Amino acid sequence: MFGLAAGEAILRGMERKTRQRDAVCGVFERESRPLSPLEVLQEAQRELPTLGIATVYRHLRSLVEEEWLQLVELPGVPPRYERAGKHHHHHFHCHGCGKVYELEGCTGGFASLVPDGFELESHTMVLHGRCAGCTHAA
Amino acid sequence: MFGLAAGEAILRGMERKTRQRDAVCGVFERESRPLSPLEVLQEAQRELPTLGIATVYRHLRSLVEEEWLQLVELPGVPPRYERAGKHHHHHFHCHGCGKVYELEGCTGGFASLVPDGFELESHTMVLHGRCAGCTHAA
DNA sequence: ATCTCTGCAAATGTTTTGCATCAGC
DNA sequence: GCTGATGCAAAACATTTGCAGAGAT
Repeated sequence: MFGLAAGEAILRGMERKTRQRDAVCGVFERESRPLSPLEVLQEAQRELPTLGIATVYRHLRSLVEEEWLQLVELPGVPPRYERAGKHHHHHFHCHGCGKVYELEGCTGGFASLVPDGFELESHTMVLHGRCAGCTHAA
Repeated sequence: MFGLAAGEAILRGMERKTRQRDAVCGVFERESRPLSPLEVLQEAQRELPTLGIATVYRHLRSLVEEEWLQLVELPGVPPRYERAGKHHHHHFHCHGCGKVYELEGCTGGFASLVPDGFELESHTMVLHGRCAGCTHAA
């Protein structure tokens, strides 16, 4: 058994410090909201206009592997990414502007909904509506 | 203003009774679980092997417009479809077999998580884990 | 006979990958 | 200078659409 332990990353990669990597990380350091790959590209291109979308995807994947970012999957929209290491929380998806916001807290009590024989491991909760900006604009 | 009222479908279509439409509807009448387009195709092809995926997509969309089906969007996986007209409920996603199950009931109490100025319109809740079949198999 | 529906293939949108070149170390 | 990272373009994957022909009414 010469292989890697279970869960150990095969492809680590992207460990070199480059302007592209700095640009991607910088976006997340300036913005607390979970961001889509396109949002990251557009924001990072303000600093580095030649940045390509493939590089953004590669860094997002790599930063998730390094546990510097966390993948945020939401129903029916492209995935978002946020800084890892936050407390348990959920998200609000505004269908006016499409932005996703972090919410604090959790109502809990989900175990009672699970049928016999099913094993509950985690849960996802997304609140949908209009954010403050879009409520006022409408 | 000769147009259609808000919400009225522009493209109704698919109102003709065909073997393809019967095959798609039949799958949902036999299966209570929310199904992905591919699950619908594979099940319907047992009855009608020449059925194409494009036709499945067209009927799924049309049946949602007719409010015979309801779209079920889940984080990070292709959308599912279930019979419309059910009571408010949520879903369980098994990461063993990938199947989605309907859950009864709702814990409620989400409004307290929403920041000031945000307008809450709906919520999505998905429980993740292993279904009875996958728990026993593992 | 008409007009819609179907299946195929091509188009679309998103994400991934191959590869020659560029740049960090 | 070596090796990994980048940008482009092509590939992959899921979904939608154009179109000619089949089928429902």
